[in-house]
Amino acid sequence: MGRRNKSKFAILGLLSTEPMSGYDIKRAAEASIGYFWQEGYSSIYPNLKKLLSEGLVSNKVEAQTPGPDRIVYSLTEKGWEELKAWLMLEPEPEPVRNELLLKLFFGEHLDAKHQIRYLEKARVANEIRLKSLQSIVARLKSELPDQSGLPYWLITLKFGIHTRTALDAWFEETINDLKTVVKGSGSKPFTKFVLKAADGGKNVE
Amino acid sequence: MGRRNKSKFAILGLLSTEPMSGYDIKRAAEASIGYFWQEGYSSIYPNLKKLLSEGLVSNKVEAQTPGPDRIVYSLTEKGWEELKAWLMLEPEPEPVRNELLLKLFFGEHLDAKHQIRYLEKARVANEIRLKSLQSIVARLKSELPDQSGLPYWLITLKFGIHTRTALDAWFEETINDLKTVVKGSGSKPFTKFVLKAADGGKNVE
DNA sequence: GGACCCATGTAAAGGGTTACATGATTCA
DNA sequence: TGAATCATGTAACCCTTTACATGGGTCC
Repeated sequence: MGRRNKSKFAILGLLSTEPMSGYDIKRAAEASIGYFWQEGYSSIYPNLKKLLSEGLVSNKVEAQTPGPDRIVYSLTEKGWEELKAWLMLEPEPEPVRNELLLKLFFGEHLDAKHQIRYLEKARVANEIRLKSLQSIVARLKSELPDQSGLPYWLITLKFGIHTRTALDAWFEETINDLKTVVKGSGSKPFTKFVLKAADGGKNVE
Repeated sequence: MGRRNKSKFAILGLLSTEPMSGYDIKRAAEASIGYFWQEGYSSIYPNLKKLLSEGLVSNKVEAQTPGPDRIVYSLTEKGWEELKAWLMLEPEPEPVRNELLLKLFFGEHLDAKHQIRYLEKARVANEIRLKSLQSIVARLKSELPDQSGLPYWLITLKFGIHTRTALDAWFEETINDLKTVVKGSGSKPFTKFVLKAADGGKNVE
C-alpha cells in the first residue's frame, strides 16, 4: 500500500510550524522541504479541504486592507495527533525511477557526445544546489543556534550535501569515462548475465 | 510535460538487447535496471500492445512443448529509431519525494528512538544493496570484459555505489546525532528563516 | 495435496501534473 | 500599459499501483 496520500502529512507538518494559507504553504514548502519534497497548488488546496472535513485543521478568514482575503489554516489537536502518529511509522521504501540512468544504461547505441552534453549540464545544476545547501547550513548554525528544530533541519540538509557531493564525483568520473570510451566487440546482454547468476542483485530489500 | 510515458522506452531498451516475452521483460528489468527503474506486469503488457500498434515492436508466438505459449516481442526498425531518438534527448529532472527526509525534518516533535529504529533498518538495507552492486561490478569486469555495453553498465552501477556509500556515511552520522541530540529552547520555524533570506536555495535548476 | 513457478492479462482506484480560470495590486 | 506578485481554486488527463483472474507444470 504505497498509494496513501502523503501530501496530507507534508501539509500537516508545515502547518505544525505556524498557521498558514494555501499560498503560504506552497512558498514555505519550496523554501524548506523543497529540495526533497514538492507540492503544487492543485494538491494543496484540495487537501486543505479534506483535512478540514476530517477535523485535522481549522481555518479562519483574514481580510487584508490592501489585497485579497487569506484563508489561514491551523492544526487542531487531532491534527497534531495524526501528524505525530504518522511520524512514528517506518517510511515505506519508495520506488526509484532515474531517467538519466536509464538513458546511460542503453547508451552503447549512441554517440557519447550526447550523453556528455547532458551530464555536464546536470553536473552544473548539481554543484549549484550543493553550494546552496552548504550556505544554508552555515547560516542556520550562526543565525538560529538555539532552535529546537535545528538538529533535524541539519540532518536533512546533510543528506543533500552527502549525496550531492558523491554525485559530483560520479559526474566527473563518468564524463571522463565517456570521453575515452573504448567499446568492446561483444554483444552479450547484461540481463542474461545477471539472470544466470545465483543471485546477483535480486530482491535485496 | 513530465507526464510522458517512459515505461515504453524502458521496454524498448530492454528489447534492444534481445527479443523477449512480457514475462522475460519483467525478469530482465529486475535483474538489470531494477535498482533504478521498476516495471510491473500491469505496465508491461499494455505497453507492449501499444508498441505493437505503433509498429515499434513485432511479435511471434512460440509454443513450448512443456509449458504455456510465449509471445515473444522484437524491436522493429522503427522501434530502433524511436529508442535512439529518445536516448539523445536530455533527461527531464524528475521531482523527488523522500518520505524519510520528510519525517526527519519534522522530527523535533518525536522521541528520537523511533527515528533511530527505522534509520538503522534502512542502513542495513542500504549496506546490503551496496555490497551487491560491488560484487556485480567485480563479476562483470572479470566475466564480460569485451562487451560493448560494459562501460555503460558500469556507469550506472557506479552511480549506485557512489550514492549508497555517501548514504552510509550519512546514516552513521545521523544515528549518532540523534542519540545525543540536545534540543534548543527556541521555536522559530525554518520556513520563515529561509523565506526572509535573499535567495537561500530558491529556483536553482 | 499444496506450494511455487511459468505466463498472460484486466479492472478499478487513486494520486499527481498540466492546463485552465479569475481578479486585485504593485512596480517600472 | 504591461508584467509580476498575491491569492484561490477546478477539470481533465495520465500513469502507476493494487488487486483480481486464469491455468498448466513441477517439486516435495
